[in-house]
Amino acid sequence: MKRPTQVDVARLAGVSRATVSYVVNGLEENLVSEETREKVLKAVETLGYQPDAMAQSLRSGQTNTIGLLIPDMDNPHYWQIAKGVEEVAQQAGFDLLLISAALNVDRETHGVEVLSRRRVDGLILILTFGDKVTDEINKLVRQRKPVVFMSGPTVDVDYVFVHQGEGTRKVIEHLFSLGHHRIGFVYGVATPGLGQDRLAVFRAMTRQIGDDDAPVEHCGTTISDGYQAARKLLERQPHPTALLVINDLLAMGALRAAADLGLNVPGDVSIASFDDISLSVYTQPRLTTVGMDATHIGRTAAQMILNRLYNPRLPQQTAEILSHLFVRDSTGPAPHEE
Amino acid sequence: MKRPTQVDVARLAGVSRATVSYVVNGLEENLVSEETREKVLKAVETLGYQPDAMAQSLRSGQTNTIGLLIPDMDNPHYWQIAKGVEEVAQQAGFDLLLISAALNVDRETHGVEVLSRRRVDGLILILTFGDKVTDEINKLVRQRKPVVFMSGPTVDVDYVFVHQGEGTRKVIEHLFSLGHHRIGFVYGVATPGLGQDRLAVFRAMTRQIGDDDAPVEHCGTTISDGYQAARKLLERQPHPTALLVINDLLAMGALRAAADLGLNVPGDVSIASFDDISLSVYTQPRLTTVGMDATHIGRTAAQMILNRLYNPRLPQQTAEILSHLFVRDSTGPAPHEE
DNA sequence: TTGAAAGCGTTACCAG
DNA sequence: CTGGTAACGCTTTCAA
Repeated sequence: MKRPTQVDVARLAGVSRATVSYVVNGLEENLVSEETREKVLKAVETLGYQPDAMAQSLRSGQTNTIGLLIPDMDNPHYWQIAKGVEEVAQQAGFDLLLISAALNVDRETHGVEVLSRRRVDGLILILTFGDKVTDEINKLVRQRKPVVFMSGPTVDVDYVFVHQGEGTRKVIEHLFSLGHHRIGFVYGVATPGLGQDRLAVFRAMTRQIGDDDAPVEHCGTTISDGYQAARKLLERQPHPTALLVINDLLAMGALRAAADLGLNVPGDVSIASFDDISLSVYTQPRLTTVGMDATHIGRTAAQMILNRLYNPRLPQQTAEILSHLFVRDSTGPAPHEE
Repeated sequence: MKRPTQVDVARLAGVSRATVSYVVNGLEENLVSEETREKVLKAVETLGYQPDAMAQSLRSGQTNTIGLLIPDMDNPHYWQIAKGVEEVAQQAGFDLLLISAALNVDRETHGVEVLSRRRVDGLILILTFGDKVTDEINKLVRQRKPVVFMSGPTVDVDYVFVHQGEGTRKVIEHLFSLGHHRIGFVYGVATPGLGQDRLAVFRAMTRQIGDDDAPVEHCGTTISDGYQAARKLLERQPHPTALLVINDLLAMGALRAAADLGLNVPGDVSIASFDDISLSVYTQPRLTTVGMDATHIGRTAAQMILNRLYNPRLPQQTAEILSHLFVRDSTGPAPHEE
């Protein structure tokens, strides 16, 4: 059974297609007689007619869709962002087209392209390999498509920027103040350069206290990568007294690694990380982490899209999301050296 | 700057729109001369032309989109399913339209309606308030739209069914065998009836061992709800020696509640739950849980959609996902009564 | 080998 | 107040 179209409704109601359109869209400001309206509505009802969004989009040039590209579906941090986007979008009557880059350059490029071809009304891009897709982005910008970038402004679009350098400073200072002078960094990023800001601060600050060669363990982005990397760091002799982990997800792995090695957290080793995913309050021990409300990031980004949609001539919008240091139970005084 | 259309390309290349279409879609099986092809391709290049997916969809009746409705974006379990769906869909060239019902009847109904109006090629529905939307679903079915239901077959569609009763039996038996005779149930569901299968088994089995009034704490679906509920249960005198929790997410809260009350897990109280989200290996202690590979569920569902898309006359497809009991460290022998 | 034209389901303009 | 009609951008037959 094919789905009913406007024509079917018009025929059944004995009116023209235009009239159906008027009624369905509620533009009956004295345009359609009450009687006709009734007839049409009944026809709609009996046929179970629903306007075809595709056709509407083609006609109007609007898809009522916001495209969201995230790097990876395994990291709760991105879902939380997605959640924020979905919330705001849905409220405004937009749907969410979600694409995961699966931590892969080609998929990322392809994702942006797809979003563009599909004429989504706005794009929110969390790019991992940003530089590879600037061409595509520029095209979008030239078409005045609302785009929100979730990172530095390499190009002239709106963006939400999460200041990580500042947070890194705060958490490292926190560790210093607890007496930690041998800190290791679990640096699990999809692509080198992604966490550069944090790495740079880490390098600079550890060097400042005379630790010229603070160990940085590069690894992938899964929990298990975090586990492995932390384990490697903690098996050193002497092991670092504190671990800084690139994100909470990987910190879960690190926590596990410490436990498996018989190390007490924070007695033997302190662990701190980034993101403040909601779970971080529920780990054992609770994670000390530098984070921001990720859902809020998503909401902000979505709101920017909406703003620009409603008012295309808006000057560049930017938001800096502040991160806070949440001191919880996974960090404590450095153990005394024997 | 408006985006270029087929007409622009045709004009620039000095050919007709049809020819452009042929070239772009690679249907040049001796249809277009090499020379023309070159010209068109160059024009496409200089203009940065991309076919409009909307228009293509309208013409072809295919949107290359799979709609996924999940109950809630806060629960990792659904994300893992979404991940599986996205994987398979993307591989087959389909995109994912994601809608969250946000644990709300109206949003759920509205979600199904949206998916239908948008003419997604297939729908995967994880319904919480199933019965409210059967009308809409039936409409879809009559249009021969591939639909996969993630729960019982209330209606004649394909479905993936996760057998929870069996798993519940297994985990409770596991607890019995450890000597637990006072088990509490943290029953956090969005709508009563959702976890009925598990609850029924729980009731039946506890009754069988003479515990006619095993405590069931109803609560919401957030970690914090799990925390509260577990806490309530554990503050009873005497407290249950084991807690069964409706899912891993809430179990994180339960773990935390135990810790906050100074109860050792599994020394003082055992905790077991459902889902086996990937994090459950990284909690402290590791969670004993009854679960299935959630990503696999998603993949299965997506595959069903694809099957039916390729072969619409397929008989009803069903898959039963088996759940396994993963015995880890959060369950242990019941403490001796003093 | 290429071009003209119909049609997908809407909406919106302009007559009637 | 209502109905015809022209787009929207594309694919696909049918002719040339």
